[in-house]
Amino acid sequence: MKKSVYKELVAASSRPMVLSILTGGENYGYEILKQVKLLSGGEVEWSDGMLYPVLHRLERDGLITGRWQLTEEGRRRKYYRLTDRGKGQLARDRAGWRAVYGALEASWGGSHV
Amino acid sequence: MKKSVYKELVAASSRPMVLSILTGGENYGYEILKQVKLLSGGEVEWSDGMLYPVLHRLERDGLITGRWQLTEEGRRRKYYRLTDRGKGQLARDRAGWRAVYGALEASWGGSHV
DNA sequence: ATCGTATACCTTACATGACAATGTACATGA
DNA sequence: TCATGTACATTGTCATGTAAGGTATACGAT
Repeated sequence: MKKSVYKELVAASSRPMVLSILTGGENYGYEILKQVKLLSGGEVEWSDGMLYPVLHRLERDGLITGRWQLTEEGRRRKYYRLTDRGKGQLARDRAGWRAVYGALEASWGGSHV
Repeated sequence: MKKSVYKELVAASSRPMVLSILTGGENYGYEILKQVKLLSGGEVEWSDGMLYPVLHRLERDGLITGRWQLTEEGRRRKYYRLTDRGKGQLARDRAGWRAVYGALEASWGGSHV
């Protein structure tokens, strides 16, 4: 994990990030880790010890559902997909992020300093 | 506190928001609460029970310094100002926020959906 | 054959931090 | 006198990342 991204920021972004990645279709944990790194241009790297509990929570809360799948090579993967509840939560999370990021930008000088 | 802003988002934004507000000059807790509400167009409201511990932590970590002041009406206020350490932390926090928000925007469709 | 690396999942002990509730105290106006 | 606003503070509870560790398979290199 890059030091620039402190843990509170990880906590705030994990749910919308995972839900948002899953709008692109079914996906599994290890691949989601790589997606996050890719989407951030390498600036954000999550640990797997943080992601798996997130996925379990999201599934427990009915925002995603998972199914086990065996690859041809014999690896087991748990594929997750977004539920309708998850879509609703993502919309609310985005609204929250926009509100807070907007306030932050306003506070640090308005014109994208 | 508006429900749209979940607590992880508050935790992630409190430090940069306070530090950033203090770049505008000395300020005190109760007024900072109002500034946050103002900067967010009323969408973000912090509880005072959350802000005061934040201010204490920032002072403990040397990012801000406080001094007590009595107003003419007899009220006591604790005015805080940013330290050089605080300015450095603010710059790092902004970098982290940009990285994460950029990744989020990329994940939810690229073109500011 | 064995070793390192990548893939792929999972759990636990620990520290941190928001939240809700509660408290103190003074000023002002109804 | 009573409610509201100002202004600061603390406590118990719960959620969550981190660091560290664990299990297991596949594959290429030595």
